[in-house]
Amino acid sequence: MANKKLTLQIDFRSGLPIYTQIVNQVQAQVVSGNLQPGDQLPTVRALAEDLRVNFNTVARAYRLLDEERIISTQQGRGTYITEIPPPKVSERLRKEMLETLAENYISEAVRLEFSKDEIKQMVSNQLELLHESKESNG
Amino acid sequence: MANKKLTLQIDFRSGLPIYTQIVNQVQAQVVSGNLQPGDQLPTVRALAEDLRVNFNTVARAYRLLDEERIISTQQGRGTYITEIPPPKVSERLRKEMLETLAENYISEAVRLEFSKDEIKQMVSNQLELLHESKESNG
DNA sequence: GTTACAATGATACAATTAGTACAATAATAC
DNA sequence: GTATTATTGTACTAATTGTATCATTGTAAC
Repeated sequence: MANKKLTLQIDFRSGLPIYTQIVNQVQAQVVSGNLQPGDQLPTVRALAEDLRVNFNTVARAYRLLDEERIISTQQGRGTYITEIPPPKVSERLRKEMLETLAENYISEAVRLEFSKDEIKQMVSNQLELLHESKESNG
Repeated sequence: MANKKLTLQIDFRSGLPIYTQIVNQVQAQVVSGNLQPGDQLPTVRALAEDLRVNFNTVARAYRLLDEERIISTQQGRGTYITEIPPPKVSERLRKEMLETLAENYISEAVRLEFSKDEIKQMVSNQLELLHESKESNG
């Protein structure tokens, strides 16, 4: 089931901003497993109407959750819980995963007869196109 | 055989628009040789029904592929892989494929919270492990 | 009271997908 | 050979979704 009701309880008198309450409760439901990867969240307008708030407030909450990689918002499509936020795998396993990913990338690229330089260059280029991603890991 | 099944895998929750996924996958199958010049693609309506999307979404993908001269859409007749893709076309296709491959590698690596440097470094490392690959190409 | 800031709301916009009508070609009937 | 019908892609528009920008409101500091 990729679409569920998502009942949130907003307390307008709690002092906490509405968007914070939305963020917190979505986070909580992801942690609890009530919301699972792939699940679609209500549209900003639908949830806004449901909560009797402006849809921009929901949009703000969604933007924050998106920045945390908890959800993926897609203009014109909808909003979804992201696939499995990186669990705490061992450092060794993480490295192995990256290794495998790189191998796959390279083998495909080599099959297309790209040179080593081109293969490296394209990764650099595409990395530059990212906004401000984590320069540090951990 | 000028007509084959063309199985595409659409992920409705990936950040990529459906039409982009169609474009990428058709490109990939042309590059891999799975789709060959003269092969007929499914009609926009047939593929749409197959993928459970609106046929205009498929039409949009076909239009983009047509603009790239990868396929030839002919009103009232059907859609075909272009005969003898001109060198320029296949060259750009190759480049786009590499781009897509790099994007995929990077997005996965970022999800694992690797830094830009680590992502680049791993590619360099793995490339060094290759024997002698083509340092030059056209 | 004024100012500064954060939270929320209003409005306009952009991206994606869907709906409807149409035009070109092919297949069929006569 | 021509008319009719079916099939195929095209064009235009609408609907749905998130985004961006600015205005309004409320609260706190001065």
